[in-house]
Formats: sequence, C-alpha cells, structure tokens
Amino acid sequence: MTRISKPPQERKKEILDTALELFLKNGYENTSVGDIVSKLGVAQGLFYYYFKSKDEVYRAAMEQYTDDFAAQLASIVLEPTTLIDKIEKILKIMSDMIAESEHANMDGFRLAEHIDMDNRLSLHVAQTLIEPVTNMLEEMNNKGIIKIENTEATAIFLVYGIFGLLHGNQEHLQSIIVFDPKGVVLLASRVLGVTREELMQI
Amino acid sequence: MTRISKPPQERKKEILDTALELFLKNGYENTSVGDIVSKLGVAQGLFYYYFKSKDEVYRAAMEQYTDDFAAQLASIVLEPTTLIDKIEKILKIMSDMIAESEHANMDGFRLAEHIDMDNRLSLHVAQTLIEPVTNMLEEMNNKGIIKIENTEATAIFLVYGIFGLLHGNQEHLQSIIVFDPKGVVLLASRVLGVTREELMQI
Amino acid sequence: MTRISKPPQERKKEILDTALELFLKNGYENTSVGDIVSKLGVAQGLFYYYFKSKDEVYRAAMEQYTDDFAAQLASIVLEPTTLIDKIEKILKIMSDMIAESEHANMDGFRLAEHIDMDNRLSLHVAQTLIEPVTNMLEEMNNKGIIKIENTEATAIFLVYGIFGLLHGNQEHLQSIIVFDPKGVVLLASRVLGVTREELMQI
Amino acid sequence: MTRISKPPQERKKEILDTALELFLKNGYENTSVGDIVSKLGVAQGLFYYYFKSKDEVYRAAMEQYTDDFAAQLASIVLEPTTLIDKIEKILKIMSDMIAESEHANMDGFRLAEHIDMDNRLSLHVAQTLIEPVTNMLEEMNNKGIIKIENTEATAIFLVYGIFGLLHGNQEHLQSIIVFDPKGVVLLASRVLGVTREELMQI
DNA sequence: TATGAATGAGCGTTCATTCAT
DNA sequence: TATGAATGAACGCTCATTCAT
Repeated sequence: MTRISKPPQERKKEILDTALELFLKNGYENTSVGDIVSKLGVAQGLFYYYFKSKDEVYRAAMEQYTDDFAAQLASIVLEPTTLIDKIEKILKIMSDMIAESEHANMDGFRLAEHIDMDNRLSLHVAQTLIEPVTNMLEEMNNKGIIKIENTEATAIFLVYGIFGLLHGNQEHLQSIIVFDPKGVVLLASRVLGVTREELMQI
Repeated sequence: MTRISKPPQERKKEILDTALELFLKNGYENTSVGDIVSKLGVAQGLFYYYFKSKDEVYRAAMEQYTDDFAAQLASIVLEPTTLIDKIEKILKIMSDMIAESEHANMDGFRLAEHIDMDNRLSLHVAQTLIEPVTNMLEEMNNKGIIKIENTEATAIFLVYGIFGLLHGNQEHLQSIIVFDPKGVVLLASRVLGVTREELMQI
Repeated sequence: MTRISKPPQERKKEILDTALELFLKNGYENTSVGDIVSKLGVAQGLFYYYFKSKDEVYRAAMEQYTDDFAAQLASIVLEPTTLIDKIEKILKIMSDMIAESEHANMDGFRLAEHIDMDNRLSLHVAQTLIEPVTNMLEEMNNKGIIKIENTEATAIFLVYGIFGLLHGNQEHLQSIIVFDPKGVVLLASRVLGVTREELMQI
Repeated sequence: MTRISKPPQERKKEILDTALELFLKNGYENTSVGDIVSKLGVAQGLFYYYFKSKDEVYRAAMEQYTDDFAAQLASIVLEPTTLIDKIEKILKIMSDMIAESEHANMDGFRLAEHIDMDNRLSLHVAQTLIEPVTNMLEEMNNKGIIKIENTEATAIFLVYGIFGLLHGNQEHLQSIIVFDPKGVVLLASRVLGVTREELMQI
C-alpha cells in the first residue's frame, strides 16, 4: 500500500470523526476497531498509535459530540433574544442531534444495538442540556419572570419531556405524531407557570 | 448430566426468566448464551431448541418485562380512585422498575454497560406507559376535568419528564437530587392545567 | 469440516500432548494456540473449551512432563539394586529428557527462544530431581554409607553438575565432549566422599 | 523533537546498553523495541539503523555481557593468589551476576518471565565460565597439584554444580537454603580430589 | 427433548519492521 | 543520521451457533 503520512492532529481527528460516525450509526458494540480503520483505509495498528483502546476513542468521541452541543446551547442562552426564541432554537438543536443519530442500516439483526446506542448518546446529550437549562431558569427566577422552587428538577423534567417528544417521534414510526414546536412551547409554558402570552413577551 | 425433561412451555419460560434476570443485571452484551444455560444448568444446545438466537430471547424477555408493567398500569388506570392516587401509584411502579435494574456490583469497568442496560429498559417501559396514560388523559378530557388538545403528546411529555427525574437521580450520584413525589405532582398538575387542589379532588 | 467428537478426557490429553510437544520444540513464546490447534486439526475455540488460557496448558504440560520424570525417579530409588546401577539409570533418564527437548527447526531467527525453552524446562526438571536425590542421600547417610552434612546442597550440586555435563554437551556442538557415564560416576563418588570401588559394592 | 546527532559508535553503544538493561530487567519477550528507544528518547527508526533486528541486538547484548564476565574471570585466574582465593572470587562474581538479574517488581504475572530470563543469562554466563576454569584446572594438573583426566568435564561439573547452588537459592524462596561459601569449597575440593587443607595452601 | 463437544468468524490489541521526509 | 507516522501480520481469546448422538 502506498503510505500516506499526515500531521498527527489531522489523523487523530480523522479517526475520531470516523469512530463517532460509526458509533452513532451502529453503536459501540457493533463498531469494531477494524470497521473504523478500514473505513479510513489505514492499517489497524495506526489506530493504536493514536488511541490506547477502543474505549478511549469512544469516550473521546462522546465528549466531542456532547461538547459541541454544550457550546451551542451555552451561546444560545446568552443571546439577547426572547425566551420563546431561545426555546425554539434549543428544540432545533435537540431535533438535529437526534436526527443525526438516526440509524442508517437497520437490518433486523442489529436492531437491539441500534436502539441501545441511540439511548446512550441521546441521554448523554440530555444530561448535557440540563445544566444550561437550569442556569437559564435560575436567571429567570432572579429576574422575577418565573417563580420556581426547584430549578434543577424542573430543568430535568423539561428536557426529558421534550426529549421524549422528539424521541417518541422516532420510535413509533407508524403512528405519526407530528412534532409540533407550538405544542411544545405550550407545554413548557405550563411547566414554568407562565401564560403563553407572557412567554412571548419575555 | 442427568437429563431432566420438562414440558416445553415450562422450559421456555425458565430460559426466558433466566435470560431476563441476567440481561437486567449485566446488560445485553455482557450476558452470553453460555451464562444463561449454565445458570439454568442445562446444555448449550437446548437454548437453540427454544430460541432461534440470542437476539430473539432478548426481544422476548423485553416484551414480557414491559407487558408486565403494561398490565399493572392498565389496572391502575381502571381503578376507581382519585387521580392523585393513580399518579402516585404510577410513580411507585416506575421507581420500582428503575430500582430493580440497579446493580449491586459495579466495579468501574462494567458501569457503562449497566447504565446502558438501564437506559434501554427504562425507555422501553416509558414507551409502554404512554398508551395507558394517553387513555387516562382522554378519559379526563371527556369528563371535562382537563382540556388538552394533543393527549398523546402530553402523555409523552409527562412520562418522559418523570422518567428524567427518576433517571437523573441515578446519573448524578454525587449531587443528590432527592426525588420528591410532591414536586412531581406539582409539575404534572401544571402540565395538565389544573391546580394541585383540583387534582386532589378528582 | 466433518465434525469428530471425542471423549473429553481423550481430547484434553491430545491437546495437552500436542502443546507439550510444541512447547518443547519451539518454546513458550514461539508456540501459539493456533499452532497447537492447527496441528491437531481442530477449531481454535475447542482449545478454550478445555483450557482457560495458554498459560494454563503450559503449566499443565510442564507438570505432566516433570511428573513423569518424578515418577520414574521415585521408582528407581526404591529399586533393590546397587547405587551405581541407580546412578546410571538416573543418568539415562536425564539424558533422555534433554534429548527429548532437542530443537527440531532451528532457523537462526528463533535460536534465542529455543535456548530459552530448553532452559526453562530443563531447569524445571532439574528442580524435580533434587528432592528424590536428597532423599536418597539421606537414606545413605542413615545407613552409614556416606557422611554428608548438608544433603540438600549436595543433591543440588550433584544434579546441576550432571545437568551441566548433559547440557554442555548440546551447547558446544563443535567441541565434542563425549559424555562418559564412567566419568560422571567418578565425579559423583568424589562428591559423596566414597571411593569408586565402595560405590560399586553398595 | 530536537535532533541530536552522535558518533555512530557511541549511539550504538547507547542502544546496546539500554537494551541489555531492559533485557535483564524484563526478559527478552517483555522488552519491545519501543521500550528501548523510548527509554533512550530516540526515534523508532534509529534502532534499525544500527541493528537489523531485535534478535540481533539481543545477541549483541548477550555477547557484551558475557564478555565482561569472561574478562573478569580471565584476570582472576591469572592473579598470583591461592586457589581458594580464586574460587572465592569466582563465587563472588557468579553471585553478583545472579543478584544483578534479580528483579525488583515481581508481581505474580511477570515472575515466569523473570525466572526465564534469569535462567537464560545465568546459563550463558555459566558457559562462559567453563573455559577459564578448564584452563585453571589444566594448569593445576601441570603443576601436579591435582590429577584430573578430563579437565573440561570436571570444569563443567563444577561450574554447573555451583550454579545450581546459587540458582536453587532463588527457586525455593520459602525453604531458605543459606548459600554457604565454605560448603561450596568443600564440595569443590572433593571434586578435585584434594583435601580442604591442601586447597588452602595452594 | 436434551446433551455438550465442536465450529469458526471475529474481536481488541501488540509489535517488529519499513519508509517518506 | 535521525525522525516518527504507518504498516500488517500475528496473537490470545470470546462466543453465537451447529450437530452428531
């Protein structure tokens, strides 16, 4: 084979990205190190030049993935827009995230693992969302916009509730529940104890 | 080995139960067919007499498990008690379910698989809860107790929101978010657009 | 492949014997589990049906090998013959042992490992010889035939000295030192502090 | 990395020394080329600029090591002291050699390899000892001090016998056979057919 | 129905060696 | 001389699955 040498950083990124892609598509257990390297067209040994183990890439891929979302969310929360706008943007991000981990090659056999992976990563991201949302609620509390005792619990409830709507959408492919951002906002407003109209003005 | 012949149904049930137990304890990938048969004390081949593959047993075990919950839930919904009582019973069941798949011997390495399994089953059960809850909301709508447009979406939102609170409890083991049934009821009442006092009287 | 099933004991013995043969010929590191099974013409997995690891067969092979010698030696020591006869028989056994572990396919590359293995096993056997020889000396002491203070040290000295003569014979293939049993007996008699003539009469 | 150029001889020596050190500490199989170069802080490729293979370095390291001993021994034999003094010095050297390859961090797993390595090197050195000892015996024969027919066989017997006493000391770590130089001299004197007193005066 | 020995593909990982720079 | 990224074969081991009895 012709030998193509690349800057280590670049190569490492390549491997990481490929690994993430496959982990998202096929799950941890159904992605072998061989899959990763053969997709990249490099030797098996090269993988271990950059990562100590399969587990290590997995963690690194996970981190990169969730960090991306965390960064996006953090910037949204800081944007000087209305709350309703923030919520819609957050919904968009969550929606994208779940779409991204949609399963490409579901051939009966591997169904269990696909669901598995989806869950693991999705829930990881959900956990990532909780902190910034909690902060947002805290801030709204301080500003007197809302009055919520346990902000973290409420954040969890909100994030998972929304996650359920997005996720459920995928699971019951037969029963088409149109995902309705308006409806989500309504539910969210109720949880926060504000009217929809109030929400629009914030 | 002494050869013990049993009625097919019974044997199949035995295998299924053992499989479920191990799947719950160790996760899918960390449970081998060998583990199942050796725990039962039967030959490796017998497994394949009753199930075509490991995947098949997994699906069957999953189904049985969720069906159990579905049955419990269905009966709760039909009980002639107050709504608040129903909600508390449902919370109790969800709580038990998660506790059941909590793992005794978590030594670093296997934690990932445990959480993994937890998620997988938990979400399955969450899906199972959606239908009866939807029915319940539908009925309440008809009785004029609540006024909700999209009952299924609301049911999903509720169920997943609650699931998040239960599950989140496990993830951040260090930051102890005490799971507070009262708080959950408050959140639920807001989602349904009724006051807590109204809820108590229904 | 046609499937040939055998009684477990027999199969296990087969694997053990093949493993021993290869360990003796090629050394531990240069004998792969694949070598063992492919020599036997069975599947790789079968190996692990009978042995938990490569290390386990190695220990088992080692034990079997040394046990054989130990048994032979024990019976020789008990035989009602002259000491000189016993010594000659022991020399014969040691000689055979070393011959058995002679290296078949020494292709430059693997020389280091060959020597290695030879040493490991040879020394193991030497260790095995020490105990019965010590016992023999002890008995001779009691009978007043010899007068030796430290029987174990003397046994070690004797066994290793003889081992050196046998082993050295192999190492310097160029300098042909004819291994002379008579000479060995002479050396042994000196160590024991008896004349050669006395030795013959015991 | 900063690129440090050195005279070829020096670099080669550096690699050789590092390799020897690691071979002594961890054994052949447990020392990788990577270990050697990373300990030296040079690139992987450099190793192959100086040595064709790992095996080659091993042989070279071995040779250097044994040559060192051979030189020490040769000078001892030539020293104008008593035989007993020479013997004691030789014992000291053998003892040091074995001590040198004693291993600090033996955690169960690696014990086998350590002993292995120990054996390999020890026996090499033993082989190295044979020639000078033979010469010594030859000389004593000529001077009429002793009368031995086969000096080389006797040398081998002596060297290996002593080696056994030193080595055996390590094997049975629980049953402490105190290594007693006096005892060794006694055994040696018997082999040579001289009294201990005679030995002292030579 | 039941057994359990046998299969064989696959996995994660190591490492001596090569080669473009 | 020196670098270090890249190679690729091999290894020990696991496990879902098969099949002769």
